[in-house]
Amino acid sequence: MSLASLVRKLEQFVRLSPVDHIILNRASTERVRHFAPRVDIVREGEKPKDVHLILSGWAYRYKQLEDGRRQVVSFFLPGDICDVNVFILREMDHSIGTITAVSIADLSREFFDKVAAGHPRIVTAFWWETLVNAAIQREWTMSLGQRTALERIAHLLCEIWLRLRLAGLTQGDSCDFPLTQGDLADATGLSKVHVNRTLQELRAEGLIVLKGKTLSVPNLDRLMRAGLFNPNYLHMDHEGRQLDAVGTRSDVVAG
Amino acid sequence: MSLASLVRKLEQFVRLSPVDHIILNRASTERVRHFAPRVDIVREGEKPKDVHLILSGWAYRYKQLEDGRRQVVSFFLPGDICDVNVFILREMDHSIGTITAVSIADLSREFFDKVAAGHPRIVTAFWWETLVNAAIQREWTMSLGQRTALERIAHLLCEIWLRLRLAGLTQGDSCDFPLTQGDLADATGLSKVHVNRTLQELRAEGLIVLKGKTLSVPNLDRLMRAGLFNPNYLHMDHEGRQLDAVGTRSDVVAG
DNA sequence: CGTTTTCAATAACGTATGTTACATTGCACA
DNA sequence: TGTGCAATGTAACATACGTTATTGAAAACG
Repeated sequence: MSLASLVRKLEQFVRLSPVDHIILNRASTERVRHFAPRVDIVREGEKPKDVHLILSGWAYRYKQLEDGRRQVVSFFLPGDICDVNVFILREMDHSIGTITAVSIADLSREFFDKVAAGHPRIVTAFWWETLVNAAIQREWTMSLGQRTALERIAHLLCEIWLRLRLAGLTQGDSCDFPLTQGDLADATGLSKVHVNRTLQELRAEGLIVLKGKTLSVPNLDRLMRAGLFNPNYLHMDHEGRQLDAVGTRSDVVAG
Repeated sequence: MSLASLVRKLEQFVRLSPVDHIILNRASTERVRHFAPRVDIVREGEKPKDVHLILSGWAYRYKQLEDGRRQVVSFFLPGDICDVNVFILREMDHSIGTITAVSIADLSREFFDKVAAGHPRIVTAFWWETLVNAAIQREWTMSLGQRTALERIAHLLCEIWLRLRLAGLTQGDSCDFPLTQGDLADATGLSKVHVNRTLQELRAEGLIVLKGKTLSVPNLDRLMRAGLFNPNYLHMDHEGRQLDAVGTRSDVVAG
């Protein structure tokens, strides 16, 4: 319902001017659409005319093979932008679907042209968003290729946790967690049964508390170690700006 | 040794002006460096000051876990650009190493600023490169998460084949192929032994001929079907511009 | 031009994870 | 406030792929 998460996230990285705030605010209230849970926002093969900003709710990007095998290739959390500059490509090579109810703002090509022309900090911030998303995709490649089931799930939970925290969406050591075990399976390349087994294991070791749609992480450092998680790929600091606004640097690296 | 592959690739997508050619030509001859096979160009944790353009040779991007597990997350072929706009991030979250001997041109921040200011076609072309690389990374996520060993390897070979062809680096139905089975293992998340088994299988079915450092693909369509390969993610066409310059569209999709 | 190292090939055996099936819980909605 | 359907949990069994080990064939090298 708001762009607070986007602004909070971007401001970890660049300081936006009052005018920048106004620009973002206007763009994110002009054309807003609402979606129910578990529906598609965009489908493979379509040619979207706008970039989408997630104002609230969770969504994912997924691909599917002809025989139905399905892979979630990324998650969108509030404040995330779907593909800056899809304007250039002819058509979508994947689909985007909602997990929860979702509100999105459509950002037009004209908006980006205007930003490019006169708002360099926003440009930099959007570049940061784009590059971090690319880094996340590489890290998923690493996870799927090399990490064990337990490491994969622990790693994914750490990633989601830190991204939520950056967006200001954690409360103490817990957060909303609307993903089903089936979603986790599609994202980690594991079967639902094995995801279940592995979550039990994480629970048994006291690394997570996952019940209903709430996740608690009593000791982030331990979960990170279990997932061989190195937060460097999230690039949460920049040119001296540390993570102090959301927690100390050691808080991120060591728990 | 030349930027022919880059220009050929970009021109599939946008028509560059004579001045654009001059700009690219100057940038790619000013600061050239040469590397031996199997050495690192950039290491995780470093802060490179330039973007690298591969003029000749093959390289890869890889990540490594503390215990040595290693994942190749992408390949660089001649004409590829490593991370447009690394300027923004604080430090590398992965390493880049050579496979063969490699020549690279270092592209400075000033070069990109100049391009951004006065050469919109090059900007568009670089955006295309960036977006296609992101799409490739997503497709790798799909492969590692959902495809079987045989599908994974077949898919990877199709991808490399098409990328080489776009860069003008295939001869008839064969091409240079300097990857070892160990490289393929690191890229596909399989063991070397299983890569070997799987290559035998592909050979036995007549899908590939792989000997020495040369790969032949007698029937691309059959290999694509074996890898459940859909070329849409490479976005090789744009606004009416088809692949006719390198082969017919049906040649890519179905033959 | 022999020597060393890397790469490819093959076999025997082990295991992490998948599959199928069904029971249980929980939540949406009538 | 049941009632139905989705989500979670559990067990028994199957398998694709990993591991270790060894051999032969190319390259690299001094």
